[in-house]
Amino acid sequence: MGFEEDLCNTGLGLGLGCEGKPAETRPRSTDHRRNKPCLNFDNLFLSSSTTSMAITSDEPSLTLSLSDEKYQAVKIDVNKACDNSATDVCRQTSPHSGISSFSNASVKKERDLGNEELEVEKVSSRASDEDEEGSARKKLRLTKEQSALLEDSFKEHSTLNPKQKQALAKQLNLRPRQVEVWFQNRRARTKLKQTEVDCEFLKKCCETLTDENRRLQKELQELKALKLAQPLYMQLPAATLTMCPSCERIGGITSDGSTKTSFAMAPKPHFFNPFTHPSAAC
DNA sequence: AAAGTCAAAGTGACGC
DNA sequence: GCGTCACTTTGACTTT
Repeated sequence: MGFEEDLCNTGLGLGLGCEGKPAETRPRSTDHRRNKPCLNFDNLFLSSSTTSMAITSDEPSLTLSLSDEKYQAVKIDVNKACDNSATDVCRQTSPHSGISSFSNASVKKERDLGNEELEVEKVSSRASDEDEEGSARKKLRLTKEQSALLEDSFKEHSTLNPKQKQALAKQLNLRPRQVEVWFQNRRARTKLKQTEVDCEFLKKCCETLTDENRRLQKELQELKALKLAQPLYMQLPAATLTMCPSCERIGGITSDGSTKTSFAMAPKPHFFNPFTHPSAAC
């Protein structure tokens, strides 16, 4: 049984929201733009307090609610200038100021060996070389150092302003477009990863709610069975019952609006109308 | 060698 | 027009 089937069969509804993201980090919702669902569990809470069961209805109901708090994304300071530490890394790892490369057979060896000197020596072609453009599409494989520096930069800000892009490209000896593409793909990977995490979380929520639903169904059945075994006056909702203090009879209003009463301890219920009963207290 | 995975890069749509 | 996005293609590399 699939996840969606589970969801349907439990009679549970899970609500997903994607509104509330701050404009600073997400100027526009592309998910909305593309009419795609957006998972957002930042405000999702599951607790016993969010579940409820109405025993007067035929089916128990469960509610998985979202908090009112707005989505709180990590603010990214895109205007922050490229840091010096990144420059240092670049200096350390790129003495020849040209460490970018188009992938070739040597790259794997370089990675396996972990020999940076060798890497620098072997990597001859430059990503910024104009002669590479126009030819058949060749795939650039970033070096470990380039990737590390890009990662560091990404940790600081997941988007770059043109100045930062330019500076980073210069540090890495890449074209700004390559830096841009790297950040673009990196953001996509981050989002994908988060979606996977969200999906797992949602599955766990579903499992929890399925268990809860099962438990409540069982409880409802037990209550129904108990209800059938009770005297009539006990079947009435407690709020509608009144007891006559003088004659110790219990009266109530049934669901159809009629009134009934009986002796509280009587083996056989004796009905009376509490509104027309001779006792004034009734 | 084929299949699978990863990541760089291309493309088109969209909002500002 | 530019920047960003989702989606896609494609080449490099790894696993089976």
